Amino acid sequence: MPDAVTRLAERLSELAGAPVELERPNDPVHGEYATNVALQLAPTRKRPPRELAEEIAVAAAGLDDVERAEVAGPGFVNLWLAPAWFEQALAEMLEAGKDYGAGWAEQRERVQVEMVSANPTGPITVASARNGAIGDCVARLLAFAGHEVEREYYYNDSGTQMTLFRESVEAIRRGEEPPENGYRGEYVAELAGEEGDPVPKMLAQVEATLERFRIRFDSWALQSKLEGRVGEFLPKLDTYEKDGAVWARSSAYGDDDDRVLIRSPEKGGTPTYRAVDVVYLADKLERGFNRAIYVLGADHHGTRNWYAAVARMLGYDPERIEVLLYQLVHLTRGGAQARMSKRRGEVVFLDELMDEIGVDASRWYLANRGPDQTIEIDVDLAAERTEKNPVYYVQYAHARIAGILRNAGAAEISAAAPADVAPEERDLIKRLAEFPDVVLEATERRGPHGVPNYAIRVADDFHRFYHHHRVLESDAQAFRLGLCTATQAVIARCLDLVGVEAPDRM
RNA sequence: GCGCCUGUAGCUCAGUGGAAGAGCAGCGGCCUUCUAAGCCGCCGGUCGGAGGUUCGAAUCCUCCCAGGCGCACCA
Repeated sequence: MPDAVTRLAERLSELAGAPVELERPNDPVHGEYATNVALQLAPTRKRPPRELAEEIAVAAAGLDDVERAEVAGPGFVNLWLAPAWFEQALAEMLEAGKDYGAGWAEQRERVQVEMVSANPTGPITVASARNGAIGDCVARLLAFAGHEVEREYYYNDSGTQMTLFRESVEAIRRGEEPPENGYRGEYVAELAGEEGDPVPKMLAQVEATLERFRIRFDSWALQSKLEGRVGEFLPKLDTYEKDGAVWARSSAYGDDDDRVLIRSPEKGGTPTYRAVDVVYLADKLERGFNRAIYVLGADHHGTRNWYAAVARMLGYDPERIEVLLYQLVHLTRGGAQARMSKRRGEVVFLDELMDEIGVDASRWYLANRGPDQTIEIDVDLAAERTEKNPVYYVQYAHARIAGILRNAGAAEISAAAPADVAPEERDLIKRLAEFPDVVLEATERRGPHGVPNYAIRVADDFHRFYHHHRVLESDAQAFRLGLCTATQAVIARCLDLVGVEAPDRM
C-alpha cells in the first residue's frame, strides 16, 4: 500500500507521462510539494521547461487532492494540497496504527547482525557501545521492514588476549604486577578479589551492560568452537605455501593483499584469526542467513575487502556479506576533551556513560549521527534534562500527546478533515507522511541516524501545532485527536527504533 | 608512500542532482487556557580550495590542502 505522497506522485506521473518525484520545498512560497519533472523532461521533449510545467500544472489542478498548482522559477511545478488529501493520508495512518511504515520489504530475508563482539577482557567501552547502537538500530529497522533478524556476539575465548587477561588477574592475586601489555585498572583488581576464572564473570558483566543498553543477543559465537573446522575449509580456498606458511590468494579476489592462514612452523604452525574468519563467515551462511552484517570500527576497514574475497573464494555471492563501518567516539566535558582509546588508557565505559547521562540519552547520542562521522558527545549537555536536549524534546512531545489522550477519554477520533486545514495541521500531516520514506531510506542506507533526526522534526511540528491549536473542546476535536494519535504512534515508533523509551508522563 | 573516512553557522552535526538547515552558544519577546522539558522573533554560512560534468552541484568526476583511522605469520 503506497503512502499518500507516493500515490499523489503516481497520479502526477500519469499526467506528465513520466515519473514524478515530489519534494517538500524549504520555502512555503514554493508550495507544499513541488516537482522538477518539467525540467527533466525539457531536453528529451525538446520543449521549453516552463511550457511543459504549465501543462502539468493545469492538469494537476484538476485533481481532487490538489487545491492549487503554480509554475515557478525555471520550470518547477508547485502544489498546494486540498483537505481531501490530508484526510486520506491521516486515515491511512490511523488504520495502520503501530504498523504504519512497517513491513515494506518485498522479500523476507533471514539476516544476522553481528555486533559489539569485543573480547571479554574488560567492560564495554563507549566505542563498542557505538558499535552496538548502530548494529542494534539496523537490526530493529530490518525487523520493522519485515525481515527475520538475529543478533550475534562473537568473541575470542581462546586467544592470546584471553590468556593475558587471565594472567593479569592471577598476577594481582599473587600480589605481583600484571605482565607487560597485560590488563590493569580497577575492574582487574576487583576480579582479582573474587574467586575463580575471571572470564565468565567478565562475560556476564558485558551481557548485563548490553542488556541495560537494551541490546539482547540471540546467540554468542565462540572462536574456540570454530577453530576446529579450519582444516575442513582450507581445501575450499585458493591457497599456496610461502616461507613455511599457508597463504590465501585473496588479492586475486578483491583483497588488497594475500593473507596468512596457517603460521609457519617457527611461529607455531597455528591458524591465524583470518583462518577462523573463513570458518565463521561460512558458518553464518551455512546456518541459513540470506545476509550477514558485520559491524566494525573504522580501524578495521581493511577487513572489508578481505571478507568479500573470502566469500568469493568460497563461491558465495559477496553481496550476502555486508560490512558496516563506523568512526570513533570522543567525549567532551566543558571543553576538556577525553579521548576514547584503549591504548592511551583513557577508557570510558558504557556503564559510566549510562550512569551519567542515562540510558535513553546514551542510545540517542550514539545513534543520531552518520556512521561515517567521527562523533563528539558533550557529556554535560547530554546529561541535561532540559529542552536543550533533543532526546527529551522528542519524549516530551510524546508525553504531551499521552496527556491529551488521557484527558480525551473515550472521545471520538476521526480523520475527517475540516474544510479549513490549518497550516500547522498541514505541516504535521505532511511530516507524518514522510515517515515510511524515512524508515525505508534509513534501512537501505544502513544509516539509522535518519530516524532520530526525523523524530526531532516531528516533535517540532507537533509542539508548534499544540501551541497554536487547542485539541480538546475545539471545533475540530475529533480530527485533532486523530492527528495526535497518529503523531504519537510515529514518535513512539521512532523512539523504539532508536532504542529509547517513549514515556506517557514527564 | 598506499588505502578508507571526514571538512556545511562560533561549537556539535543533518542534508548522496533541484530554491542552504537543526540543536547548542548569543540577543529579544510569550505562562488565569489540553504538560513552559513548550512557543515566537533576531543574529549568524565564499558548504576546505581549484577545475570539470549538468539547464541546475554542498551532493557526481579529477586534482590540491587540512584532520582522523588503518596498512602483521596481533585481534
